[in-house]
Amino acid sequence: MAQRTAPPFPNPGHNHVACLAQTLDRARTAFETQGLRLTDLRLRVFKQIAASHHAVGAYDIIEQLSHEGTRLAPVSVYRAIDALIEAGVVHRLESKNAFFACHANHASQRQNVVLSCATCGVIAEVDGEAVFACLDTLASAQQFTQTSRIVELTGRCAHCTGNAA
Amino acid sequence: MAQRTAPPFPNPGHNHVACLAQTLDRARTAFETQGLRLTDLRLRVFKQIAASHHAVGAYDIIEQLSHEGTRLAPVSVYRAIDALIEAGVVHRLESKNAFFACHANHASQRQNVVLSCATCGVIAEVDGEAVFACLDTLASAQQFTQTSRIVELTGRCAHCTGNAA
DNA sequence: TCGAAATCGTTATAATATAACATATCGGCA
DNA sequence: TGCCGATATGTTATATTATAACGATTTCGA
Repeated sequence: MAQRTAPPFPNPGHNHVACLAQTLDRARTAFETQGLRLTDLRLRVFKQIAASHHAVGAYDIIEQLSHEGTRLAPVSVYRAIDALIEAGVVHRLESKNAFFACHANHASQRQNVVLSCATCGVIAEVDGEAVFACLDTLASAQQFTQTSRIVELTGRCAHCTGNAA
Repeated sequence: MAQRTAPPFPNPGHNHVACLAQTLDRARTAFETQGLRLTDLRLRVFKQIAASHHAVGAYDIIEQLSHEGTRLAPVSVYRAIDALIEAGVVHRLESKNAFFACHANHASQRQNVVLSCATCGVIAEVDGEAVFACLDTLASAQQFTQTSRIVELTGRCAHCTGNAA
């Protein structure tokens, strides 16, 4: 049967074990199809980032992984994060200098807007086709050639305002 | 006579002395109309930020101001920057952890998209009404209540690609 | 002119990120 | 198989960005 697409903001009671397993699978696939190496270190770092739907700091990851035995040097973690970002399975939350796992399907991936709930800390990505089309128009009007864009909203998610459907 | 609005990306040969004077005037007005105090420290910091159309780091400001005699503590500069941001005359460039002067007219101010040229370093702000309307639609579709937004494009400006009109 | 609020100074430290160079591992290929 | 170049990781040091805590000073209205 076809798998249902998870909502951008995960239901508070969602099955995160299954969700995480799928996220790991997508990451493995992403590395494989791009001919990149998902090494043990990168996998361990990714698991920490994907463990929640929050954005986590590099030093939080070091702290968490130290509970598994070895305390990594910051540079090791940053290098792993760089590789994960390169592969597209992790994104950087600029407004918080932190990192979050991409829970979107990389195959059908479009450009996403990042929504960050200040109350529960959950990060969601939603398709931003219309927004990015507007930005393209705006940039061409200035004859500006884009190389990267950041579109992040901070606020309160539906679950936190009690508006959950 | 009515003053001509400066283009988002200033012409390389523009009269920056006059441009800066206008920017300072707008800052003074912004502080005054909001009942805030544009103190000597804040003014000195603002002058450094507004000295170029680039985004400058807090420690660059400390360095520049140290040439005028006193070496300020980081916290002093950060507090001044906070006040300038609060007054709306300075914005933060999230993608570079740096700060730039707002060259838009605060009175008629709408929400702006930030364009950052990776080649010449110039920061421009352009009206982003359409973009922000899209974002409003996107956010309501998720029942997401926005409190702040970041929309930053990085790339190459027309002057740097040789496309200048 | 008194007093509360705002501003600024001083010191210390937290939090985030990278440079430089050595060692180890992987994977193709002679 | 064993070498080699490329990639990845370890190690040490340091750069960069930002804030905490507390006291002194200034401002401005009552």
